Amino acid sequence: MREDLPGRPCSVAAALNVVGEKWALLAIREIAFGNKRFDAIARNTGAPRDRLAVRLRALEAAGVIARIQYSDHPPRHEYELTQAGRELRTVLQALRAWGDKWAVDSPPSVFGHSCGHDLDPAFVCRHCGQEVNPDDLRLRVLAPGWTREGPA
Amino acid sequence: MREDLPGRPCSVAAALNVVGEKWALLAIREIAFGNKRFDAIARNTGAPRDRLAVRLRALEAAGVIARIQYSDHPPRHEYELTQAGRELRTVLQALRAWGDKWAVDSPPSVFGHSCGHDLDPAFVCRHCGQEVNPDDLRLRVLAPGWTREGPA
DNA sequence: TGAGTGAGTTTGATTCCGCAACCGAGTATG
DNA sequence: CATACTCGGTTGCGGAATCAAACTCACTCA
Repeated sequence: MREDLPGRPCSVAAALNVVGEKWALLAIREIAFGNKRFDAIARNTGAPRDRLAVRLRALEAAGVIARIQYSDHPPRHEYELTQAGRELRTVLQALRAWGDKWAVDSPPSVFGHSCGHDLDPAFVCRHCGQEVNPDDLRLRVLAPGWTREGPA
Repeated sequence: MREDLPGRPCSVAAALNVVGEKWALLAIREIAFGNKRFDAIARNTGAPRDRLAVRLRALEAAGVIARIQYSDHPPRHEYELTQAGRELRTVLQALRAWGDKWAVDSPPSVFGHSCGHDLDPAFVCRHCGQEVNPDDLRLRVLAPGWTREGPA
């Protein structure tokens, strides 16, 4: 969790350091869908099996997924999300919302929310309850290395 | 916008196809911070200059950023976010929120919201106004290729 | 004249990725 | 019993992407 990143000290960079490699987020998507087994994840993501094996181990080491044995003889595992992994689903929703709008002709899927409607996700501030326009945000720096022009 | 992806038809995959390559989201972060020039982006992200040059061109081609000439002789450009790029800021916020909690010892920065408090971001459903728990979502498929077990 | 800046490009080494084939333990089929 | 098939990977290999550092080119400033 503490290798020094090249650019600014930034949680976005730190997060991408964990889930920014190829196939990582798609593997997490599949596990979130309930496809816990290696073959299903490989099929549904399209990831090559060797890369997927490496990625799943890295995600396990990062504490985002857990590898659970469901059979000895032969040893077989399935994967599930840890708490950290479950919380990545909001990142997936944000990406999906953006992709639905900008990266795809029409949404290939939709999520029904327990309120009865289809999910129309919005980003709000918990304090005021208002929807957040990123223009309304003012950066406040807590760590060194965060000038507008950049470190050095 | 329409190369067929290997796995499921999925907006997450489509979005990652645009901004999933290395340095893409960090470059967008910098431009969102107002650092529009190549050198500042390179310094603040830590990206190698050659990769950054390639990535910026790809993001421009994808319509996420625009390249604007601010001098001829020598031709000099700066970058700004398009509407699609500005809307990626919610993805950055989701990643930052996750990274603050799970990928970093303590948040290196914080955003002040116009309501006066620090931003405490949440996803809500626009229909019911309730905060979204991803467990409350039920997938509904609009395109083929979306079985639970996967295509094929 | 000489140093510096800005936006890249070039070079050469390293790492990552993708594909296809293979493997070993067990299960199902004929 | 023999064969095929499943599952969860591993291995070998070629090509692509990435990296750090140096270099270029067209200016500008002292």
